[in-house]
Amino acid sequence: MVAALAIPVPDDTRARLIEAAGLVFSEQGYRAATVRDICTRANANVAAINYHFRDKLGLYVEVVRVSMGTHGKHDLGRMQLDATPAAEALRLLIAGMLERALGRDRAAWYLRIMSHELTQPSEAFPRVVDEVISPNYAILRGVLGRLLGREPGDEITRLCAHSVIGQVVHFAAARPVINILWPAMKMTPTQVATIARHIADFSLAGIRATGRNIVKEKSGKRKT
Amino acid sequence: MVAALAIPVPDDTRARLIEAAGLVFSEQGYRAATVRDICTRANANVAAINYHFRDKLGLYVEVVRVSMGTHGKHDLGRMQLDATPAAEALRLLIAGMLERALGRDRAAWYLRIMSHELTQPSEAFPRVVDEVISPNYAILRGVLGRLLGREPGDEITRLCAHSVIGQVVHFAAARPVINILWPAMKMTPTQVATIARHIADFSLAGIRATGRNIVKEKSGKRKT
DNA sequence: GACAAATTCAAACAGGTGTTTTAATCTGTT
DNA sequence: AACAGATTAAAACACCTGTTTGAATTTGTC
Repeated sequence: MVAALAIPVPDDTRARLIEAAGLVFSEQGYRAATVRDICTRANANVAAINYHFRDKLGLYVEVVRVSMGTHGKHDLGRMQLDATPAAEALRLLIAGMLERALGRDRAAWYLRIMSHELTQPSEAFPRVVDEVISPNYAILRGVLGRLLGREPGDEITRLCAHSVIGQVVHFAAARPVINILWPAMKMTPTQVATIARHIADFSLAGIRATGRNIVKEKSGKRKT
Repeated sequence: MVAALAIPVPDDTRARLIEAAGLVFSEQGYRAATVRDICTRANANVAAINYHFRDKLGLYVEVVRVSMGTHGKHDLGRMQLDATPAAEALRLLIAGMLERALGRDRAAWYLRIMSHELTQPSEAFPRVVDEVISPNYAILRGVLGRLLGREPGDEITRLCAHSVIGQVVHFAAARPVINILWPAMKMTPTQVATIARHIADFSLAGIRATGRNIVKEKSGKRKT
């Protein structure tokens, strides 16, 4: 048991840098993260970033690339969602996103990095949107479209998509304030599962009601 | 018409600094904002911040104080929500928060600053939570508790509260990415009203369904 | 107008940032 | 063992950050 451990402590500098950078970037965002902090955690010299990734931005886009899996394949695409009923597919999507976002491994990086890009776009923003956010947004709209009996590009579908995303991102990104407002919520695995089920139940009801209201609108006026 | 204009261009430096700082802080957050940027926009010298507010943090807490109204009174408290039906109260809350968050005046500052504090807590974080976030969270839980027939501190009530907050914050804070993913959404006043109505409809259905499911849980098991 | 206080200004300060340089060290090959 | 290339290391660089200094200017008051 002298050889290298599986993942936690890679022995080559480049891998250690990506590992440390993923942690720091996902915690603090691109701008707030410092190369010195990353290098200290990676047990590497500051110049190593320049040598292996040209500059801080190069390291960042590499982390983003790695965090969404090999060769840009986004994990959510792997589930064969079209084969499962739309409601169940939505549950899987929500649970998957939330577990990933609240976990501690590489899979947790990309959703946290995304949530930082939402409020603090970095120089890599267009690329992150194109390669990560946009395809997942399309998948979610596809499932919601099936639930609503509407096109993925429809206004109602998009509104519901953002309602779902907003909930997931909020529980994933607002942990500091949730810890204060709601001390009992420790984000244990069972609590995360509870949250995922809540978001799914809450959203499914909202989606069905939204669909019904729209239909009703065509015949009679809604009140208020 | 030579005298001072009402609000946009206050003639004393202190007021101009607060005005510019509110804009910059709400756009970029506490950390990313720079005092030189603020002073340039305010047509003031950098030393003015030290003179009028001790330091950057002093200016920030002053902006937070001003943005939540005179003497720490939060605007949402002014509505007499207890007198109106819970569902209508929720609609008012959501529409109020969203319009404030997406507007351009002082009222827009505090929700945007809040959303930055959620992901990037500043040194003023505990104070912002205590004086701004916590009371509004309590008001929202009160309304939701009435809707659910549950205590404001109940787990279900809290989950629903975060579902509502998540949606509002997302639409308010994620504008850059929404602009790319959904170019047709220009956040015009009518579109903002549409969003507010959607969040309210979506959430009310989710809340009612959540309440029903919980009641059902007491007799029979829910599936999955 | 003269004085004192309040306010503004340009300049510099100390510290942190990403980046680059240059030499030292390691690694694999002959 | 000796060499060439890859990798690491310490130090310095240029820039930006928040903050402070001390003099200049404005403002209010007698």
